[in-house]
This record gives sequence, C-alpha cells and structure tokens, in this order.
Amino acid sequence: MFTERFLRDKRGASLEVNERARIEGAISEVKTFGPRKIVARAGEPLTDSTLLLEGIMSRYLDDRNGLRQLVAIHFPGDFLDLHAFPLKVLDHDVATLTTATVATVPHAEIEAIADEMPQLIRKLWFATLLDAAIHRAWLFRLGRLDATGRVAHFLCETNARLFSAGLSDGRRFALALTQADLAEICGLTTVHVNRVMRQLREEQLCLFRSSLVEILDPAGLAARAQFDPAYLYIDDDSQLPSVQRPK
Amino acid sequence: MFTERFLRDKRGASLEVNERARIEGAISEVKTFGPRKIVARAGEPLTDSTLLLEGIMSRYLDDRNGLRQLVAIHFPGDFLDLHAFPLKVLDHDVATLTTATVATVPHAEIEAIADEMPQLIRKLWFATLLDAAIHRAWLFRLGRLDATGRVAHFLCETNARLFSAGLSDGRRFALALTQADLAEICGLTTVHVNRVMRQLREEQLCLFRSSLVEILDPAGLAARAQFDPAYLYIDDDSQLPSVQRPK
DNA sequence: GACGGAAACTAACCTGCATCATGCGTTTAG
DNA sequence: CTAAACGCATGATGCAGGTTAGTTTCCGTC
Repeated sequence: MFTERFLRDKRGASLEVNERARIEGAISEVKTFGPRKIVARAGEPLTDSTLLLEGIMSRYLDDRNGLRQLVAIHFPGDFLDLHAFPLKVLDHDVATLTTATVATVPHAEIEAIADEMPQLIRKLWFATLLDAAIHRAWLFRLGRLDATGRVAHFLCETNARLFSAGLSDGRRFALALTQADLAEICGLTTVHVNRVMRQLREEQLCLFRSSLVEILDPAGLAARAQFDPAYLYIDDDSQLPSVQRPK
Repeated sequence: MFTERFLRDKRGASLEVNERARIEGAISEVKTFGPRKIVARAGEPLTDSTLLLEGIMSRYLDDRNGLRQLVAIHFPGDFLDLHAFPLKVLDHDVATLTTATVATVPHAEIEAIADEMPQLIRKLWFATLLDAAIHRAWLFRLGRLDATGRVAHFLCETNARLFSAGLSDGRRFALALTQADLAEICGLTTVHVNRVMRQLREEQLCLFRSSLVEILDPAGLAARAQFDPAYLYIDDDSQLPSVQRPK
C-alpha cells in the first residue's frame, strides 16, 4: 500500500502493478518523525531517498537571519528528494512540518531498478521534473502575484495536488499548517498572512480554520490566483477550476 | 565542439569523450534565432530538445496582464528543455533574449541513448536537476531578498555559471541583457532596477554598462546577496566568493 | 478550573518599491 | 536626415506589506 499515491493520476507516468511492487520491495525501513524535525541538511551526502506516506514535509533554504524560504512542500505520495539520487548531495534542508511517516529507499536499490526496469527510472525522472515544474509555478507566485494572490495560488495548488492524491474532494481538505508556515511559503510575514486570510474570508472565497481548508468559490479563488493546474500534469484535471489562459 | 560547455566542470557529471561524441552524433540540425523570438510555447508537445551553443535564452511564465516572470535563463552549454523529454509537454514558454544559435536533438535520439548508454542518461537527468536547484535559489531570491540583494544574487550566480562555462574570468563578463530583462528576472520594475544598479555602482560593488558586467568587490557583492554557489554543483568553486553559511 | 504556551488575530506606524511622468542619448527605419 | 523607438536615468507621490507590540482564543495538562 506504500506506493498507492505515488505518481497517481499523473499524465503518462502512473505506475504499473509490477512497478509498484518493485518499489515496495526496495523499501528498507519505515519510520516516523515528530513535527518540525530536520530530516536532512544541505551539503550532507545522502545514501537513500524517502517516500512520504503520511504527514507534511518541507524543503527550505534559510537566510542569514534565520528566516526560511520554503522551496517545496510535500504531501503523502510524494517521493522526497529523489533529487538526491543523481545529485548525491542536497542543496537545501528537509524537515517535517507535522508528524510524518516515511519509507526509506536506499540509492543502491534505485541503482538496481535502473538496470532492471529502465521504464520505471524514466518515471522517477518524471517525478523529479514535476517538482521542478512546481518550483516554476512558485517562482511565478513570488515574482508576479500580490500577497492575496500568492496565498490563493498556494491554496489552489494544494487543493489540486491533494485532489490528485485522493486527499481532497475538490473543495475541502485537511491542512495542518499554521499561518506562519504559509508565510514561509509565500514570502510574507505572519501578520500579513493573517490579513490576507481575513480578506479571503470576507470575499467569500475561502475559509481556513482549525486545520481545515474550505474553498467556497473555486473559480473565484483560481481567478484571484491566476491559477492554471496544467503544470501539475494531472491526468484529468477537468474537475479543477482554473483561469483560461488566452491563447 | 558543440558539447564543449555542456556539464563542463560539474561535480561528478562531466562528460567523457565518447559521451560527447554520442550527443554530437545525435544533433539533427543547427539553427539561429533572432533576438526576442519565441521558440516554444507552453502546452505544445515537443519532439526534440535543444542545446544552446551561443546567445542567451529564457524560460518564462506570463501573467494575465502580459507581464512575464522569467523562471530560468540559459547560457551557452545549457541543454534547453531536456525537461520536455520525460514530460513531453512544456508548462512554460521558451524564447531567445539575444540572437541565439542552438543544436537540435530529437527525442528519438535521446531514447536511443537511453538504451545504449545508461550512464549518459543519468548525466542528462543530473542536468535537469541542476536546473531545479537553480529554480530553488531563485525562489530564495524572490522570497527573502530585497531588491538590491536580488539583483546582486543574480549577478553572482551569472558570474559563477559563466565562469564554469569558461565565459567569465571570475570578475568580468559580457552580458547582453537590458535592465528590463533584469526586472523580469528579479520580479521588480525597470525603474527600480535602474536605482539598484546605481546603488551597486555607488557602493563600489558592481558595474554594468554597455553589456559588460564588472564585479568590483566579489566578496562584498556575495555578502549583499547571501550568495553561496554550492547549488550550482561546480567542481572547483574555490575561485568563487560566497558567504559562509554558519554551520 | 487554573495555568502555560501556541496560534490566531488586531492596531498604529513606517518604508521599500510601484506608479506616473519627463528628459536625454543612441540606435533603427523610412 | 529626420522621426520614431528604445534603453537609461531621475523626480514626485502613494500604497502594499513590513515592523512592533500587543490582545484573544484555543489548547493540553496538572
């Protein structure tokens, strides 16, 4: 069951039964980390990658003053730092946000998979490029959207990703993040995230209370965020609202 | 000579002679585009990737108002949109900034390389992940640095990348970009980029006139930018100044 | 049911960057 | 040879979001 969500419904890259079996066979260990624990540090050589089974994890860079900029957030089904397999060394830190359970896959096993199942390696490559595509959307978010747009964009993206993983019904989902976490994701202060959340509430676009997100007006929120889910490469994204980009 | 700069001096991923030969043999065409020409559009299925031989190219997302956010900039030696090989469809546009000459490599050829030389495919994977690492540094730039820091960070990064490609001596390099290009890279307005450039000039950190960048105080500029070149995975980066991150 | 600690929320003030506007030198086109 | 277009430069003004300094609510736990 460990690989149930990995690459689920991803265009042309969903796993076959035997591929899932091969990855599950490669798992050396399953372990659980407490909330807000650092799992890997920039510069450390890594010998295995991890598949996130439960909880939320993050990848981040920190600046001189101890502030952080999250560069990625991961939900169940994401293969954390498959990047470390070709790169061998990480350029960022990895930490849990909530309590998180992960399955460890040694790089030696991935090496073996490369020999046995070249098609599966191609899918792992795909998974890392999906991360890169998400990075690009985050760049757009930080470079071109105002504070409200940024938060709205993040919520749209998260809804889409959790929907594809089977963890959102398309409008409501559990999200155990604090406003401070949103601030580190969106490049804002917690104070301003709070103002933005109030605004989204007042405009009847979205609610976020006690770890539950409820999107009241999916189309309106997507418009505010200039959100188009194409970059997530989800097989059937017809249920996800987006802005139509003028052709 | 086409692959001279590709993955040059990259930690553990530099090409062997036979690997370079194999890629050069895969080139189907060499062509030149004029400045500011769109080469590929988001959503189009692609059947080949291109190796940039000369000039500067960019990848970008545009927002509703026609403004753009650059998500990557490419110099000679970069393999443009190798991403498109596993993903098949792009999530962003690709355009030239200056006149640019590229070599076209059909995906079918890369497919063949995958069978013949699995180690080389690993290096192509590495190249795409290097792009992703640069995306992350750009996220840090947009999320956590002020205007001056952003421009300084970009100039440090560009110096390091061109140095590794043999196109900078570590302090001076040609860069045929306008202040408007810098603005699209750094998420600023051209007006403010202009003020930032004046400030860098007045602080004796860096000059940028008539397409020539001259870094007067490499250590000072790196400090202003909180720049650490580790994410570029350059073999010997000892000649590149950086901030020491506190361990 | 009282205490302590996080997270959520609020308000008052301040500033960095956007916006709007204008001029000037240099290249390109007719 | 002139006009238009572009890139660079600079000034004036306004506002989004940062900063500082709280208060309130919601927990778990003793």
